[in-house]
Amino acid sequence: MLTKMALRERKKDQTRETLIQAAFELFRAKGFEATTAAEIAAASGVSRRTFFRYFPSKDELLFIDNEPRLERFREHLRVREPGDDAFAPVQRACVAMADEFMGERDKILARLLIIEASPVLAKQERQQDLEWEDAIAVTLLSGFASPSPRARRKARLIASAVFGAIRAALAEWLQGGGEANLVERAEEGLALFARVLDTELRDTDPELDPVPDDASSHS
Amino acid sequence: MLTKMALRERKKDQTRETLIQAAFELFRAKGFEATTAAEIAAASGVSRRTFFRYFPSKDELLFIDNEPRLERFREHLRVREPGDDAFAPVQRACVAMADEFMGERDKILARLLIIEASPVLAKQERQQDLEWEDAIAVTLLSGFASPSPRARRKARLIASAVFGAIRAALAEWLQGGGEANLVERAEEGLALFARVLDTELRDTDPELDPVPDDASSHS
DNA sequence: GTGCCACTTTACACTTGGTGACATCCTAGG
DNA sequence: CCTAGGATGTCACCAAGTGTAAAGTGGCAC
Repeated sequence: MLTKMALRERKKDQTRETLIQAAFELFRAKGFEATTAAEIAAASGVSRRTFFRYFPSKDELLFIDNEPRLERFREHLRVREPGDDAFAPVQRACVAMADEFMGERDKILARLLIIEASPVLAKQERQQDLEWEDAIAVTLLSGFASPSPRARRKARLIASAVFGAIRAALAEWLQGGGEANLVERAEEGLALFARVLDTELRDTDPELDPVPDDASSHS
Repeated sequence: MLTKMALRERKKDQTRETLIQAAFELFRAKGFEATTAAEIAAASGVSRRTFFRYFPSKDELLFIDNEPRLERFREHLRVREPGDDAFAPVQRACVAMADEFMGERDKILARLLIIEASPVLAKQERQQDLEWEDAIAVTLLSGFASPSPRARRKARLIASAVFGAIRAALAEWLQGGGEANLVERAEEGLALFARVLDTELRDTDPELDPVPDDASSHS
């Protein structure tokens, strides 16, 4: 009953999966631009129109995972533990995502290779990056009712730097074919920055020391 | 003779300028996506094909200035003065560009407004940003024959942070309709970071203290 | 099983960005 | 004035999307 009831759903999932598989295979073989939506559809035994009903655009196929992943990142960022400074959740969230990346290594790498090979896609990727960065900035500013422009700038700067570190780690990982330990790389980069943050940005300026009344045993 | 010789050139420049004008006007009035290449061409009294001979794509119209501007930025970055630390050229270059932006305020703002209003274009912009960031990273690493991965990461982190500061300043400037002093904003953000760089990243770790034998009177 | 409803898929036409090929026009220069 | 070569226009074409109406198919009541 329950299994039968989902026949329609299962078929849709199947089609979706077939389309993704076919697309990735074709992208890998011929490149992204050289592969037409019609080809992907044909390879999946479906009409071109149906392809576009499953994915709003050819590009979106590559970035469809990104939304839920970003949401997961945001969840990690929201977790607060006793004794946390402003930066700790950021650090944990990044490491958690690095871990996730390593778990899906092959899929992630295949995706990244296709994206890096196409200028159009690289642009999309940058835009996504910005959203991740924003999530970090928002976290750093959480606890302020209405942060000052200065605090905002500072948060942006930190978020940007953090993401720079992440990007560097990711680039290295990609270059090494995913052999390196991404978590270690990320931790290294973040540690480098955490020290800076601790020494300068936070202590000498209370603007970015949030959650003063929310955390359990702060100071 | 010489003036006549340029007749062709002048005509081309004229057409080019007309196309840009018409395009900006239409983008402002109807938005970027809603404006077709054919409309721009018609409004400029040329054929659609000619439009695409002047600009490789509709997008490119908005970003055509970016290449020379980036090149100018790189030039600024290359300037070294006695007593400079690694960060000084970056600081000068950013301020110089902020100054340039303020000089062309209206053009820049119009462009930014159109870009911000269109998701597709925002992506392009991000990609451009990355190139600027790379330029900064390259500057920070200049003087190393073959920088260590660690130094590379650090340079990337700094470059990313710097650009984060720049982006924050720019966003504020845009939000205020270009009223604020962009140079001051940039200087403020960079100063914030320069202090950090000086205190932590550079002094405690010689990896990012470049040009040891190239500069004139370095220590 | 039959029939009906809702949802999916298809076929087809249309718009737009972008490109190649070729004819036409115009100016630089003799 | 005449002509070679660059600029422009015309036309045909491809691929990404999108709207729409018709055909197909699962879900379900009888």
